[in-house]
Amino acid sequence: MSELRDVPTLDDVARAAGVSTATVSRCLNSPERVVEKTRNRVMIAVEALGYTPNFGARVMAAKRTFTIGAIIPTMENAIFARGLQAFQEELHARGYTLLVASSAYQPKIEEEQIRSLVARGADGLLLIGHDRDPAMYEYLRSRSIPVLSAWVYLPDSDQPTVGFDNRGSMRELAQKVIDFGHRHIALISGITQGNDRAAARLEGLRDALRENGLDADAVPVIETPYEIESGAQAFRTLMQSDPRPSVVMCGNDVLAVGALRGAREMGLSVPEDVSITGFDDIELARIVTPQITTVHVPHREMGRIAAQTLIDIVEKRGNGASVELKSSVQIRESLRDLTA
Amino acid sequence: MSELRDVPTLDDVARAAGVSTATVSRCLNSPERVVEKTRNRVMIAVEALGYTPNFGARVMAAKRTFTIGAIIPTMENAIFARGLQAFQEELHARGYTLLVASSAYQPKIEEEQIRSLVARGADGLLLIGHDRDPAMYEYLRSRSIPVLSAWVYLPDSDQPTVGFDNRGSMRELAQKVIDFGHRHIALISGITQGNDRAAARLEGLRDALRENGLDADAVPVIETPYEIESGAQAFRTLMQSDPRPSVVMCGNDVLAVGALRGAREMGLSVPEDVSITGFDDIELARIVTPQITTVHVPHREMGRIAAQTLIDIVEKRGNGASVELKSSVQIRESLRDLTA
DNA sequence: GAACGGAATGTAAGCGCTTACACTATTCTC
DNA sequence: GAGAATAGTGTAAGCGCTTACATTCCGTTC
Repeated sequence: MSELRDVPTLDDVARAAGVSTATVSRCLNSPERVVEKTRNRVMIAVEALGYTPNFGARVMAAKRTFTIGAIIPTMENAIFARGLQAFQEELHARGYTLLVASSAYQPKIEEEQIRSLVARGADGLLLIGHDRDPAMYEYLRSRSIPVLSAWVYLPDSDQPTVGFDNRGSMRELAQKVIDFGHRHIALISGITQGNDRAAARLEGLRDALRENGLDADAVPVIETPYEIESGAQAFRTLMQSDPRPSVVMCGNDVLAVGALRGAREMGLSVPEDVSITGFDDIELARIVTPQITTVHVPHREMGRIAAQTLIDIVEKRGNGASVELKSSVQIRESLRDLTA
Repeated sequence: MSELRDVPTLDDVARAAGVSTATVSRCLNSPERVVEKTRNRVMIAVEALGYTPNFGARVMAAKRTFTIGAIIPTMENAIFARGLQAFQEELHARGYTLLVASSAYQPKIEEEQIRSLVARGADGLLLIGHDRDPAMYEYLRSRSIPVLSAWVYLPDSDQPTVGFDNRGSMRELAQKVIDFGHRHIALISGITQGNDRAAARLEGLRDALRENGLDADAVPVIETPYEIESGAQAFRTLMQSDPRPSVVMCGNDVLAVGALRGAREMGLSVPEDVSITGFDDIELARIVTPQITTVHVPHREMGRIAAQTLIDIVEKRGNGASVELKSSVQIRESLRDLTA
């Protein structure tokens, strides 16, 4: 067992190497500015002492952290996992570190987390969706911290976004559903309050209905948290509707899996008795039986591009233009073609 | 659009409130030491200026960050998600912030992440498993940073652990499998190199075999990354074994789901043609058809207790004793009882 | 009402680093 | 080979906060 030595500082290294602290600092941050002989001597001292720069001190002196913060609504399910993983990989490749926090879909907590990440000196922030208190954007602007909204694409926003057209994608999926002969459609939506993605998907469905001369207001909709169990429960309720829906569309795959479970519990088979659709195309969608018809979202690509775009802005290289990614409808077993 | 004001500092607040910086600092950190009238004045100034303490500066001055770092092998699947979520909730309740990093199951990256979290001033660290370079533990000890290893229970370790008996749990599950009449057992294991949980589970299977007079070395074992696709592939390979296994046990549920997919692709039905077992009891295990027989791990409890234990150590309140949680075998549809 | 003591607040010294600027050694120019 | 340009290194001033210690204030006590 070792004694408790003091944590070595830049000063210690400088003394050990017989140079000034400035030189040590330069060796670490811009090695090309130090002649090789000196640099070697310093590096040996760094090794020998097991020196690691104190992050707080470095931040204070340099005003840069090479840290990007991300706040996601939840870590519990896989919706954001893949995109975030890609985000972090790209960040890492570019020499940045990721700080993750989760907000449990609660704006208050999200604000807290934003402040905390800002206080920690995040050079930039990744947020999910774009619908939040303008005061928050104002706060970030006043501190000149770039923000990128992902999982949405809003070309008209003054903030950059990297994502896809939630509304259009859902419209497209609903069109397919209608093409397949379904007329009694029900929707299990996520909570739309404070969640622009959920709200846009709901609107997308309405768009499609209207375009096909169907009554958009007659559609039974239940809003419920993104959890399997609540999806199952909503499904049971919706199946009581009159007329009974021939398809239950869901705001995301987690809800769809819940609906699937609900169906099984009610002794209904999918898609023979009722069709189910999801959204996101997370791994889950292809794991369950039947496989779920859904909208594929290029999560990894979104994460990667979000990282690139954000870093470009942070380093004042990019123009911060929004990027639109293409989603695509994935027809799978859970949707029955009634016209066939 | 706002001009770019300077970010307010403690000094600004002090000036605005007509007090010294020390008083402002006290208002923020130990309000009871400031008389109410003064405190109110200060708080109003804080609000008015939208002041947020600079984290780096605070760390440097106070040597405490109220930050706990956690490094998990992966964020991509749900293995750690639930436990981590509970960990973070408990941390938050106790006034700590969580910093998460992921290592992609690579020791080198994990070391990098550890150093980065230490440099960021983490007051304590949560690591998964206990099998790592002793130099790393030495490094942390020299900086007196408490570490807690979770997902394992090692009463003899000099470091605290919070987890369960991976080996014993697998032994227990294997015993059930044997009790059900299975004699031709195969295993899809995670990569055991540098992963003590995976290694312990493998040993647990061997224990059970030996205890039942079966040849532990004859068991076909494939080690593969924790991914669905690699599970499916390993399954296909294992089913070529002679004699053909009546059950394929898997190192975790992700692999089991992969095996299930492999079976489906081969046109085999589970459990009629072959049984499959998993480990962890993540949500996935009950979502797929058939539901997977697995070992239930109390993830949320583990996360919560890990947080409590770690904070107790950080605050020098606890003795840092290891905590063992009970896992339990969950018999579900994917395991066939051959004796029935 | 002087002397005392405890509570409230102020003063100022760092915490470990980066970097502008100053300085010295080296190389180049003619 | 003198002078200028350049490269390499050192000096020291902060960055924004906490906290030990000093000071002031105010209510008690005798």
